[in-house]
This record gives sequence, C-alpha cells and structure tokens, in this order.
Amino acid sequence: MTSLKPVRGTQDILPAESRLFRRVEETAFEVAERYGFGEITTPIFEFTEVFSRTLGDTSDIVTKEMYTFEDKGGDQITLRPEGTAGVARAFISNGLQQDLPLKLFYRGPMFRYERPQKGRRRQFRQVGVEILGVATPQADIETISIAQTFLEELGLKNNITLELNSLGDSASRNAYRDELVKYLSGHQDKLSKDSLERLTRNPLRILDSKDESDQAIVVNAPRLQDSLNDASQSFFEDLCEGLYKLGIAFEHNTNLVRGLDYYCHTAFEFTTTDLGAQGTVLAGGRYDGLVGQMGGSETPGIGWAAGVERLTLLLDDGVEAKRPIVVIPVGGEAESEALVVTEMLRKKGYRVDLGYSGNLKKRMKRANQLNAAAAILLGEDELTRNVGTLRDMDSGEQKEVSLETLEDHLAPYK
RNA sequence: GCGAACGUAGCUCAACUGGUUAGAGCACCGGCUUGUGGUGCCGGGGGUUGGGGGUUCAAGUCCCCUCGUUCGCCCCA
Repeated sequence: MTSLKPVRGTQDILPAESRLFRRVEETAFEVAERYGFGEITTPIFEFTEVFSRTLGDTSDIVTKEMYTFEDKGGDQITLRPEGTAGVARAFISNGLQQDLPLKLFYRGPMFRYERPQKGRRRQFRQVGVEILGVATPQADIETISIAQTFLEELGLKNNITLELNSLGDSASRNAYRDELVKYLSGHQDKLSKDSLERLTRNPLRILDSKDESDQAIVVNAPRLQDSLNDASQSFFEDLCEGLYKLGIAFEHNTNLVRGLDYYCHTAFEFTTTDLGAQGTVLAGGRYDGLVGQMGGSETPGIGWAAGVERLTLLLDDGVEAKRPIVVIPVGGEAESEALVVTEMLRKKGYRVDLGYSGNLKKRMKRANQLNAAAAILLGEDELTRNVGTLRDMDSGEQKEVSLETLEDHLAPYK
C-alpha cells in the first residue's frame, strides 16, 4: 500500500493546480522574453561533479541534499538541486563564450533530499534567469528589475519585500571574512552549536543566524560594508541608484549573505512573511567566479531562481479553465453527426467537448460541470432539417440554427 | 540530520472519562423529470479510523514501532 503513495516530498499536480503552475511559469517566461531572454533547457541530471565542484564540498546541498546514484555504466549521476550549475556547464560545453553577453531563462524540476514542509518539496520547480558576460551593475539592475516585474505581474508586490546587500569583490570579501573569523573566535564560548560549525565552514552565515545569543555577538561584529574597497563600494552605489531610478524599493540588509565562494557583489532576496520559515520566494546574486571555477574562461554572471510552488501558494485565487462549448447528440442516430460537428469546430479553433455517453439530462449536467458557455443540441428531427439547437448556458436561451451557418453564431463563445 | 504536534469517507470535521453495527455536511451516483443543467425533495454507494504490533472482556480512543503531513531548527527557492 505504501507503494501507492507518492514518494515523500513529491506530489501529484492535478489539472486545477496545474493551471496555477502554468500561470507562474508562463508569466515568468513571457516577462523574460520581453526583457530579451531566450529559454535554455538543460538535462535534469548531470555528472555529480558539475554540482560538487561548483557548490563546494562543504555546502549542505552537496553534503546532505543531493540525489546521487551510480548509473548502469558506472557514472556518478546527480539529479540537479539547482539550475545555475547546469547552465554554466552548458555555456562551456556549447562554446557560448563567443555569443556573450547571454541572457538565459530556464524552468523545470529540481531535487533536494530535505525534510519536506509547506513550500518545500524534494521535487520542486523553479524558474530562473542568468546573464552571462556583463561585469557592470547594468546586469544586476536588469536582473532585479525583471524579477520585480515578474512578481508584479503575478499580483504579488504588496506582500513581498526586496532585500539587498553587497558582498564586495573577492578581495573585499576575503578580507572581511578573515576579520569576522578573528572577531568571532574571541566569542566562541557564546556561539551556538550551529554557528561554531559555520565558523570554519561558512562564517558569513553567522551574520543572519536566528539564535539570540549569536545575534547579540553579531551586533558588535565588524561590518561587511566597512570592508568594501572603493571599486566594490561604487559598484553597489551604482546598483542602488539604478534601482532607485526604476522605482524599485528595497531594504539594505547588511546581514544578507551567500555562502558559496564564487558569489560576489550583489546578493538579493524577495521575501514574504506569508510562508513561515520558507519566506524566500525568489533569490539570486552575482557569481563572477563560477564559470572559471568550472574550467571555462573567466566569465562574470548574475542570476536568480524562484520557487514555483512557493509562488503558487501565494496566489490563492485559482485560475479558471477556459469555457468550452459542449455538443450533445440526442438519440443514438445523432452521435456520428455530433462527432463530425465537434471535430469541425475543434479544427476551427473552438474548445469543444463531446461526452461519451448518457442521455440529454446527464449530458447537460456534465456540460454544466464543465462550465460550458454554450451547448449545441443535435436531435434526430433537427438533423433531418440540417439544423441544431444552440443553447446559451448562462441565460438558458435557445435558438435553432442551420448547421451550415453554425459558426456565425458562435463568436461569443470562442 | 535534530526537536515537537497531528493522521477518522474524495474534502472539511463529529464520536462523553476505552463500551453495540464509526456519524454529519459538501462532493459523487440514482429517482421525482424517457428532449434540457445550475435551485428543491427522496434514496444510494463509499471507511481494514495511515500501516504493524501490544495492553484489555472490549481500542478510532491507551502504549510501542513505522510511514506520512504540519510547525520550528539546519539549509534553501
């Protein structure tokens, strides 16, 4: 019996919910195209190395969250836990450095072996964008503004906040990291257990620890923004000014960080308070070191990814299916003619349903459940006169129409 | 991976301190209405109470294990 349940952290998405997912993904894609992005589709699994090398051997994603297996040929394979690594790999594999700058959009399932919660699944869907080959804040501004437009068009701007920070370039960042570790090492006795581990693995993360004792120590810690060098400082200022000119509101959260080594400069998150601990709905940052680290030529990059499930949870009004026209044969003799009429209308672009069985009453009920806009009744006596009865399902009004001119009466129902 | 709560029909929920055959609303199916849906009335199907074990004369109810969901932590979208 357990085998008839979906695997933990996976779910079936039925038609009503699928419409919500499609709305999110289609909106993202449509906005991305408007901003000049092209869609890229990479495999949902890669050689494990693609992720382990880019995400770092110590990151949680690599150490405990990847679905990794050996295939029948003995290769180590991993179901992708995120989208950027695969895009970077595809960029190198396909020699796309000659096409820079590149603006890419992707969508599809990701896999992480985690404890499921609301808005957190083991198989989940993301949409995301990447801009490769632009080292200036122009790309950062565009990346954030496409995100903003996307969320706005989903109708979500009211309960979502944009948090923004700069990690500085690698020189600034490394200098700060050393300074922070030096400071925190003096307070090891008061750090939480989690943060003690982070101290060696991922010290910047301690800045946004939720532990109260940690926060008390962090308050007096050296500040990230104070160690930004001039170049990093002006990069961030240019970004802020660009956002300001576009009317994009944000909060400068100086404790917002990214753990992985290749991140630099811009880090941002769009968050909501409506989803508990899974409040991050869209997040991204600049990753100038990534492509180089994978073995490609040094190529700056910036991008974001958004969780489709989380976004659908914020869209509580459902998406109605489009209203069909239903063709109803009355009596067995009419069935074959009904099929012909149905097929003719479908080929002309109408959304038409023809039930498989049942008397008139049942078929009318079914039409009502489908939220049909109109029904076309074809009875034997009508067919001898080559007409049908067109019924408006909202008003209940009916009229006989000639089958030859049927389409002339259907415009309101297309 | 750690901590906690919860699992009764397709859905939302009942069932007094353990006590006959586990109920209701919605949904579904049929009838009132053999060429007319959405409202109404009448009837019907549907449950190994997540699964397994234990205590008891008796378990949906108590205990253990397991699976799942939810909340928090870790981490992230």
